[in-house]
Amino acid sequence: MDEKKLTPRSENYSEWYNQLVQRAELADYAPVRGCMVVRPYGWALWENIQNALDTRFKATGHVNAAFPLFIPMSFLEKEKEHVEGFSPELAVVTIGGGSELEEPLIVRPTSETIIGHMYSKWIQSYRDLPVLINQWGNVVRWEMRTRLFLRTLEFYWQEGHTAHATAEEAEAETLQMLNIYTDFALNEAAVPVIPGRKSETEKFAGAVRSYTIEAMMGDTKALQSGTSHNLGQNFAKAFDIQYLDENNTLQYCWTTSWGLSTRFIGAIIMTHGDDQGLIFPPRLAPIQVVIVPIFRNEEEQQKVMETVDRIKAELSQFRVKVDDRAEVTPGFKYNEWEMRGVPLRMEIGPKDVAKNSVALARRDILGREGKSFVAQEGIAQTVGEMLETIQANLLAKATKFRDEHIFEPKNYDEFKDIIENNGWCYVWWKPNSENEAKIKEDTKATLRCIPMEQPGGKGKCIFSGEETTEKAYFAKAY
RNA sequence: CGGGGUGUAGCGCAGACGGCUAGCGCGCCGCGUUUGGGACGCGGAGGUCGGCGGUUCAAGUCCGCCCACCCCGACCA
Repeated sequence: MDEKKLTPRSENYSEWYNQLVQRAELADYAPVRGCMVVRPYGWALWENIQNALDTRFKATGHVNAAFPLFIPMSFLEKEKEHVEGFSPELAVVTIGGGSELEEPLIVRPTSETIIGHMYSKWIQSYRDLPVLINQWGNVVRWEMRTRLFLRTLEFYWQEGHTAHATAEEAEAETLQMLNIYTDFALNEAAVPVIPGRKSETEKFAGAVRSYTIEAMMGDTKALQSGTSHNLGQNFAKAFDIQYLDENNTLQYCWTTSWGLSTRFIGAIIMTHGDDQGLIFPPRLAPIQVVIVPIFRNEEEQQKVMETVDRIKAELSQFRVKVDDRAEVTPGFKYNEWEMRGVPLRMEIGPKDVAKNSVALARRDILGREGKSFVAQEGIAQTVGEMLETIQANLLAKATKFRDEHIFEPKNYDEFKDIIENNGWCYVWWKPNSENEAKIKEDTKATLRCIPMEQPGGKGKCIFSGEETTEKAYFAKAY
């Protein structure tokens, strides 16, 4: 990677993405095909994501725990759809400690089964319910084609698993978590997402209903960015998760599961990034403000650094980095930190020392337009306001971009045309798995979701022409 | 797993017709000059040419086998 400039997005979007992830030092390829190393800068972003989510989970009564990585093979086989969905992509351990295992172990692709097994032991009475547990961990799915963050053999995520006394409660929990994901995406990541329900073909293996937040990437492809499943009594029956109700009658629990993974980092990259590099939303950015000191000689250096230190101390509420490297020029630093997505850059040089000012450059607006010279006095407030402005602007920009690429075709020909030319279709849809398959075959587009927000009324299905009451989004997806 | 491609310094590449000490750019290290949008000079370090085998006086270079990775298809948070 010797060229200074990234491959422009318009030239080759996936090349842009691959270069950026590596150059920004978010992640690197591991020696095993399809595996990645999350580097400190990428992990710092993930930690901020974890924080934002974990706070929301705790606020809604969830607790964290840790379940094992290995799951007996037989567990998976207890739920028919589940095993069918996951068996093609399992990593299986057959040897341990040098000898063949009596029963193969799978490396968890998700933990419904082993958690279900434990819940059946822990839950006896309605008084034990609900159980609201989340775990932060890693899982393995042996995917064919991999991309850093978007699809790797091993990835990091959180998976919540809850058990409830009634179907209504389970559904309420499923929707509550969908709302939490939506809130997180909008208000922390500035990623406008469309919450909705998955179709029968797209739902989680073993779920009764799956919900999703769908985001539009910079190339207009859709990315499923978080999911919440109502598992009904499927896993409760498979794993005997039963409780005695108030009337001393044995009942099966109603369970849910919900997850959001390091894939979301991909969503952030591809929602906000531009040809210059990453743009991180201020609330999640590992570094919110980078300070670049500028000086020509030791005397200037001393004065400038005094100011830099003082300003840095005043900004203690923010994540601030002072780039005091002597071996590269300020111009180099500007480019580098822009590439790495730092939302706000502060330049402090001799002129600023003299005028009690600093220069601020917004990452979301490049060039002179995004640059301003502000007083050192009240800098914390100025910076705080600017970060909020940037946060809001990123969401507004991404929302505008998304809305400009959603269309409402009047017929199937128009539909195909829109998909062909990179857009999403918002259409009346009569649920039908065969028709969904045909559309996928024709256009490569899939039903992304049936949005929670519906216009009401009736219309004719874009494919079958039948009368229907719901609209859906179709798009090509990652 | 089917089709296509690539393996030469940390990264990107050249060398391919067998022939001397395997080059170039970027990066890296040292010294000096620089520093408000990707600095420059001088000096350096760094390679079992993906692996194994064969042909030959001689193999990055020719032949065979193997391995890895990338791209395109069938699966997916």
